[in-house]
Amino acid sequence: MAIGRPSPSSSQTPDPGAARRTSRARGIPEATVARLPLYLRALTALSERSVPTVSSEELAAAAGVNSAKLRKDFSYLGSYGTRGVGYDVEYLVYQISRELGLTQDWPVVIVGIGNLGHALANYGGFASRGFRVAALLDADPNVVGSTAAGLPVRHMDELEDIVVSQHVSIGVITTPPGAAQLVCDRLVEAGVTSILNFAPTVLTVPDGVDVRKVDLSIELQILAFHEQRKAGDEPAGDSVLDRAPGPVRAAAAKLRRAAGGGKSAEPAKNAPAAKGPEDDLSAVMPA
Amino acid sequence: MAIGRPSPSSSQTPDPGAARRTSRARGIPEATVARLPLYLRALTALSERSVPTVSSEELAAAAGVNSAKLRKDFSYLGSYGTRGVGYDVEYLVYQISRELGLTQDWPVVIVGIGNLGHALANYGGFASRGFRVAALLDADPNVVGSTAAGLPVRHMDELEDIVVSQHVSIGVITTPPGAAQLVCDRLVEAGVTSILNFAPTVLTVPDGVDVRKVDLSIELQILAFHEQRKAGDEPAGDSVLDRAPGPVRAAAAKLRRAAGGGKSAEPAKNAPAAKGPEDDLSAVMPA
DNA sequence: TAGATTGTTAATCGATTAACAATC
DNA sequence: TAGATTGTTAATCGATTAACAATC
Repeated sequence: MAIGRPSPSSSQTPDPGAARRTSRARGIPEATVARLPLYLRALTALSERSVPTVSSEELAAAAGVNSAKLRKDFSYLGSYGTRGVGYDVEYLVYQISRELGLTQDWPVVIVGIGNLGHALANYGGFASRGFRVAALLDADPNVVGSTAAGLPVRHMDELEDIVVSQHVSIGVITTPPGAAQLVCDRLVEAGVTSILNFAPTVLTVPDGVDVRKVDLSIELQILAFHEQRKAGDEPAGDSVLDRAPGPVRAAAAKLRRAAGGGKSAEPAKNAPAAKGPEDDLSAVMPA
Repeated sequence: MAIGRPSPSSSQTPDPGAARRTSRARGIPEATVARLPLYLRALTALSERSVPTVSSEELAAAAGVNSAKLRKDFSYLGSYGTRGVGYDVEYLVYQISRELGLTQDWPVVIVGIGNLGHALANYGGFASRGFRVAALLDADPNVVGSTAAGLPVRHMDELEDIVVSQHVSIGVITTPPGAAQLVCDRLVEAGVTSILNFAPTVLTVPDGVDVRKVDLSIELQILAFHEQRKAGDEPAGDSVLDRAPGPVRAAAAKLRRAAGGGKSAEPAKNAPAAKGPEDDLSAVMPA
């Protein structure tokens, strides 16, 4: 069946369900799907203030997108607006909720109850919007038996039973990176078909399983990239010198030559790398 | 100075720094920038195993992308590979680190030391890779003075002093949604130009400030969307009936008519919505 | 030299945007 | 009817991908 690709932020085998680009089945583009929760949040806020209708312009501002994009997005759902008037808030809340599958109940397991698992278990937006924490799981006997967010932490051994008996199809992984793939395999084997991964690892899953990942470290690195550009806002330095300190570059070039070796048809992977200059490199690297 | 747009996952005013599409300054596309941390992580693992060189095919597999994409990505950085051989691991680690700005130190403040703030403060990947927690801040007097990850939690009042004196340019917001915009404003006013937002709110920032957001609830909703499609995998139902229960649709249509009103040139926003049918709608909605 | 693998080209695909006709 | 605002079109832009010439 293969849903469209698991989204830009998802990681998987080198490109699995690459078959259907748009997330098909009434053909809503992935980019649109990713924005629907944003619209829904803005609409919910309007609903709570009992605002009856809203224009694309107003709603777009509230959601932080431009109105053309919003109207295009909504056009994939159907014609739910009224020309000259706008959109009925309650009706749209319902339509988007239904489209996202939030009119049904989604039991979720959280595996790995460390700091982050705790935080997620307590997260309010979890319980609302159709998601229900079916169980908290951990491998550490010291953690098992304690409670988090009013729920008992249960042992990993119960994973399969819980997934099957409670019909869990969504799993959240908040384990250390080393345990993530194993936990993932067990979840998938037991029947989970959607995984939200907080561990900084690439997960490999079979076709038909969606993985999305949340990665603090990656987000920070992307910010650092832009931040760096802001600081030195020269015309856009492209001299050789500003690309790497001279000595480092020289050492690296040497390294490459050494690695390249020569005659061997064997990929240089097996050529013993000239160790030494690397210390220079790692000296400028963060631990 | 307007960096390229803050990325798909960033939220801001309806489209601020829309000027430069690719993240300019040697023109690395946003999509490529977002993948560099992935490559870096895979390369670091290889480096720790003392693997000297790696082919695009191998590295792509480790990073969870396809090799064509990886080679294209690397081509924006320069020609760092060797035909017939592959890439020198150490050299590439250095080049990507430098490109991402990780060869310098980035002091970061975390505002809002609840469960999530705690989790982040303790996050290992934080301290490594050039990021350093400069301070933990909270508004709650009961939290201020406690320690998290070995650091004292300081009061919000100190925000400006800390940002200025420690040259903090990156702020992480883990406050409740209601406080996020205010905290954001203070951070920006004090000189922060990059924000990582964990609060489920759209933040408005001036031009030149980047915002990225991490939103558990949105990720889950995207998974639910795909999950829903998997369950009922009919040819792709598009009868009117499967789009909404009859009564709901009827009630909604009525609502829309009522809202549309008629003569008034005023947007129907001000027309008193016919309350009543909405209860039907909210009944099927998650709280 | 023969084999391997990069770096680049060009085709394709998906997403964004402005503009405006349709229509409430 | 006049004004407002949607839904859609078409142009543009950015990202992905396969293929292959360059070259180690």
